[in-house]
Amino acid sequence: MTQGTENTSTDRRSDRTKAAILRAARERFAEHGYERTTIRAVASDAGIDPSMVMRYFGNKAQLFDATLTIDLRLPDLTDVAADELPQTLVRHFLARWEGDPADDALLVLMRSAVTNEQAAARMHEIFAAQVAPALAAALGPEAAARRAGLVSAQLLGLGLTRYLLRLPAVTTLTPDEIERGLAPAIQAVLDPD
Amino acid sequence: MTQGTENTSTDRRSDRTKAAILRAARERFAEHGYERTTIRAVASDAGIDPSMVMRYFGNKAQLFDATLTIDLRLPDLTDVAADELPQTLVRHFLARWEGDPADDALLVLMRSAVTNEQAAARMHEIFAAQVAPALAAALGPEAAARRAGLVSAQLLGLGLTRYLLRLPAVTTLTPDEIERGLAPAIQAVLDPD
DNA sequence: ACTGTAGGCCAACGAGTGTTGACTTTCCAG
DNA sequence: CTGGAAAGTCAACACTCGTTGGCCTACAGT
Repeated sequence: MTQGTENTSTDRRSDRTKAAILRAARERFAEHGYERTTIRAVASDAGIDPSMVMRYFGNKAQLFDATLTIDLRLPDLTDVAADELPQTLVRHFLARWEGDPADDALLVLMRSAVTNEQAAARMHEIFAAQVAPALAAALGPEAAARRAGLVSAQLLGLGLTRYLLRLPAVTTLTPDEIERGLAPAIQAVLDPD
Repeated sequence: MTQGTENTSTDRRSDRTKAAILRAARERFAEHGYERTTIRAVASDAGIDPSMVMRYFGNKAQLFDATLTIDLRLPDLTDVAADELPQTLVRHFLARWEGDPADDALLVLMRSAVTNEQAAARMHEIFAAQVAPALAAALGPEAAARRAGLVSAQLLGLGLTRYLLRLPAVTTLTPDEIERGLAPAIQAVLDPD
């Protein structure tokens, strides 16, 4: 399959179409979820034949898997003051989503994870590898373990209602209003009662 | 089609299989969402032929629609003290979900609404017809309009992470811990800052 | 100029889907 | 006892899907 010579800048041709397939797949999976996304549609978007998708990614599940490489880009929370932590979190996710929700990988994942085991498992991984440690840096490990779940529930709840379900009561709020409304709530979850 | 005589207690036979189909459909839609639920599987669960499903419900979309009749059974919040409101809400939804999440209609709807426009629209209706008025009774109309969205985001976030995504950080919490953790957060959203 | 190989296309397969119409069985009213 | 409607079965249609294998084309190395 891969020839012995490992060049950093050759294999030009295939790399470009491979990237085109990935880009198209991300968009489709984001908009319609796993089941309603067809290999034929992805190939058509990328301007190539469906069989090329199989050649480069094996099958649909592996293509989906290749799509799910997600970096939340959470800032280092070690030096963030306790009372600024909630607002930092809300602002971070809002900034991430307000840009172009349609192809944000985290929303892609949420959309598919509610019906697809593979996607749900990936969600668990991302949570354990990124969210939990980031909070542990700010709160200490044992407090983080107890609070991280509900914090995630609140942030994902915002993503769900505003960007996936698009509930009018949430979409009509401005980012500022959301930040002012949700930050105290997250503060309440973080505070020891 | 419907004969002139309108009996309240006859037409026995068909009513029972119609109910069996609905029950089976709810379970399937709840567990796998709209796309992955097949008419054949529903019919098999109900112990009848797939064509009967078509006879009684027309097509798959209409069967799905018939499944989505949801009553949140929210209590009357008019006489609930302001500081007991959050705990009342959290307790209500936890009680509803802890029983048998697998066939709770609201979770069915959430699971499908992230990829299905029809389901998302129904979610909007339910929200406008049930959640918003219930909160208006407790907070007054203009405060409710501003807060209802974020309250819904928090409650649906709980449902999403605990029952659909099953994030370990959330599923390992006891109902009591969730109530103690989340009620203050919802209080914070409701309070005018 | 020749050839091997990687990149790409085309046509088809097998399985599963929603849906339909004709046929059979059940059962109650006359 | 006997029609006839209601309830249910059966087999098939038309379609889409993921996936496969054979074929064509461009092009770099010799």
